[in-house]
Amino acid sequence: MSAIANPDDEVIAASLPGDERILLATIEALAEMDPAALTIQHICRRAGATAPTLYYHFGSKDGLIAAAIERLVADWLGLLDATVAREGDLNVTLDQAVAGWRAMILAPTSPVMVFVWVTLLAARTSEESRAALIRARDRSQEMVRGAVAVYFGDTALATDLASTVVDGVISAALQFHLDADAEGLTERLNALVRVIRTVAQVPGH
Amino acid sequence: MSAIANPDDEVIAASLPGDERILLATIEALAEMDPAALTIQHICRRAGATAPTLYYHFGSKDGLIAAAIERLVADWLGLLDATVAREGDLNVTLDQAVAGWRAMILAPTSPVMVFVWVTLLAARTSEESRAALIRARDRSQEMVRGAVAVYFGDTALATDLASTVVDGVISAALQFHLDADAEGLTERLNALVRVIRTVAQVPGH
DNA sequence: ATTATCTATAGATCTATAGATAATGC
DNA sequence: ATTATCTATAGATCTATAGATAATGC
Repeated sequence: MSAIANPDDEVIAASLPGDERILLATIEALAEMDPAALTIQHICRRAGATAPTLYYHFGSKDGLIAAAIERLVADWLGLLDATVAREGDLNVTLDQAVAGWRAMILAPTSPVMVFVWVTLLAARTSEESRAALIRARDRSQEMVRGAVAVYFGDTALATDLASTVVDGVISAALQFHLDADAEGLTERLNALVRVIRTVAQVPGH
Repeated sequence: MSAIANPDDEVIAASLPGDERILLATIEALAEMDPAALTIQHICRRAGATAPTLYYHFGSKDGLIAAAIERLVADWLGLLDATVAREGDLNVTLDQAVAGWRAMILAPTSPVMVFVWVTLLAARTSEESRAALIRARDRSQEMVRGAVAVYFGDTALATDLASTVVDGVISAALQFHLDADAEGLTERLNALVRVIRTVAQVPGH
């Protein structure tokens, strides 16, 4: 029997082992739908696997969510790293960053959206998962701060701007989830960049 | 029989009619927990009502969510209006705004958190509800833009700053949901304000 | 007379597991 | 021999409704 048949589901490479297919299906699902729809049945159908396989590898639904968070944190930091340059012209850096954020938000397993979902699920997830998310956000802010500090110095302002950037990217992802307006997304990210450019004109920076 | 007995539930004034108690319970629940936990049973227990009463007034769970969104949009704009001043000193205005946003995020039925939840539920809600949310966000951004324009003029920069502010408030609420750190919340809102103050120093504004 | 609420429950999920079977590594 | 997967299903929810009863407005 072919493992993946339902035309409504995304196709996940059938060559991958079951635990990986299930993990990918979970992350993909979290990028698109609310966690109430994240049923064992749905995940298994999407992964081309069955419930006992899921329980064999992850123990419980909570265990699966915890594993998904761990993977998400790694992906999120990896992608963010790629969008953060550390030298060159400020304008070039910012343009590259916008392109990177845009891609990160439009990606099928948008880590930003999964981050938002899982943040909201925090009350239901383990202490360790919550701590991992907080570290992921702190570290991503730290990475942005490092890039910003190249132009603004290692100042309190650089910290504030990094916060502004991370907030702007997360909110842009949220808004895109709501209106699915790709042009609006670009405009929002550009607005973020214009604010940073404006701050760069302040005397003393 | 006393309508509200379970010690785990928030007490909603028993004098209110059933439909209002159910609506309040729904909004309160959405401010605290993920929608998967938003069961008819939970809402009814919290509201001190029974399922048939809920269905009598709202028809379905989706109908209830739609009614909650309508109420949320009104509350959100009302509260935001109170945090947005339109004259006086910039520093005073910003300090007042921070206090208002903080209160809005810490409120038991935090409209910001409900906004985030419902945004993420968008795929499951009706077209009208989604449109109402988009209008609510646009209008709130417009309100902030009006306040900002008092100091920065009716410019593109004012629009960008309004976007930055709304993004910052939403992200601060998200982060607070994750770490429950009230001091961190204050610091995040202050960082937002410092960025705006810095922009105010740019020559030509 | 109409509106609002309750008790009781049908029918449809959903999570998780028991037990059997196939695939893999030594 | 061990690891991974499946079929089948138990038991616990969850949404929604049928039908009876209480509260309200004229």
